[in-house]
Amino acid sequence: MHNCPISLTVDCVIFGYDSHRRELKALLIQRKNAPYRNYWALPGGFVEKQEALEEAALRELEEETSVKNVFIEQLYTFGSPQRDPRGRVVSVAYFALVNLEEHPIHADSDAQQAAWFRIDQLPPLAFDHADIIQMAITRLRNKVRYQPIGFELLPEQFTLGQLQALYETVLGLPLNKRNFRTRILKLNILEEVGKQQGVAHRPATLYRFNKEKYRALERENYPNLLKRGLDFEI
Amino acid sequence: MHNCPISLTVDCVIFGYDSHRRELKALLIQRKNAPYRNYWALPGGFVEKQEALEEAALRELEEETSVKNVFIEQLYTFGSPQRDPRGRVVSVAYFALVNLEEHPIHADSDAQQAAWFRIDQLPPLAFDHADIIQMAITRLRNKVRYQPIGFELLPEQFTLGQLQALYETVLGLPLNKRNFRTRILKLNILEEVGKQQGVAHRPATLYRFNKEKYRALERENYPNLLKRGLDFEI
DNA sequence: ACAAAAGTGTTATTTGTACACCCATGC
DNA sequence: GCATGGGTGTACAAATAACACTTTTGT
Repeated sequence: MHNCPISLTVDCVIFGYDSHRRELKALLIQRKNAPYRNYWALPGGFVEKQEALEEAALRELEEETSVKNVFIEQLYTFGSPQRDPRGRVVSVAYFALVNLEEHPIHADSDAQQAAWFRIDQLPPLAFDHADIIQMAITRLRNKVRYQPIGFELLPEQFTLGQLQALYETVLGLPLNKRNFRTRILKLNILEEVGKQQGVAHRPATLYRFNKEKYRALERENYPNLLKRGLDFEI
Repeated sequence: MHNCPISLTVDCVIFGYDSHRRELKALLIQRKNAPYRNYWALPGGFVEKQEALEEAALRELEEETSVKNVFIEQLYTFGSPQRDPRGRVVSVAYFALVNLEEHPIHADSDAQQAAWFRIDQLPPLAFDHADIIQMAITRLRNKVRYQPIGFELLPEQFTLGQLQALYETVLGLPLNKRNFRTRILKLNILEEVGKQQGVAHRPATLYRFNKEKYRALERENYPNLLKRGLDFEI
């Protein structure tokens, strides 16, 4: 077997959306040990010998923040030789979107401090974690354009106004209400589940994301997508 | 320092396009040692202690296939605990697009056999390399839609007919000539560099990819892109 | 009555799609 | 003059962008 002087870790960028304040946040933990003691960092840690990478990411995430049952996806692997002062440590980064209200952070749950930070007001971060978050934000902004990620960031039931506000926050620009609604409804991936109650204005229709409809859209759309050929969006 | 029972490798999926035969190919090497002796595999190998990941990928690629000076980009990290019979080996996969004519493979150059294979006629592959190539093909098909990848796969000068044939091969479907031309020329990222000579039909205009024009397009287009908001292509 | 947010009608413009046709060259 | 690809005109359909308007609720 080949000699192995390289350690392997996983790190998780967890995004949460605060729909009251219209803010996008990331989940961080405060380090208790050197290096970067007391710095904030991404939840993560060393991969164990017989553990799949995604498994390791989910385990570390739960251990350090008690967040569980989330869908994570691989982001990128960071392997610059100097990224960790302890030696050669390569890290596989994952990212996920969660509903912030469903994951309140119990401060100091087990000596490990975890907290949500606005992504535009992050504290100084350990290692190259600022780069990792930056890449995750870029990925999120791209992803939001072709996948219905919004639904993972909102409560199960939501209004079109909330959904639009989320998109405006993630993209960082205002959208036209009329066109947003037409577009999102034409996709036919939402189902009505009721009306708002007790608001001081016309009550909005509440919607829920319908996964079956979304799958149907995927199947139906894929050939057209290919046919369209090249967009050269960027 | 944390104990480290995990080895780290890199693997490269190198795509080449044969414009005479209109075939997309991948570059493979034949293994000389166990495990998977005599199987075909992706060029790659162990990352050295003080080496960046991308550096390792380029080094292994050149050592095993003598292909150099290519732009590689990270694809995905494969870390299933069972993927290598020798023990725990995690592999960071890269991929690249090259002009096949510029990289003829000198068979048996140094006891290491390398060859181009049509991506729809791959031999049995070592490890999980079939999965890696599959993911690379998917990535290529997606990428082709929003980035002008074609130019890396063609000779420096090419006709619109060749470019269209490439897109048809990668996407696996026919495109309308009129619309393809209108679209690609409207992007204004090509410059004319002459005419074909000695062909038994009307000589085609030769084009070259203009990187400055492409950068300009990127800059100009990005705000519109964001504004467009959501496509939900899939 | 008013504020606030939900929700709708409509139009000009741009983009996508499809099909038919003409052009220049070598043999 | 014919086969072979290169290259163009055009018209209909669909998507996009923009703006002004009406509706329903609580106070």
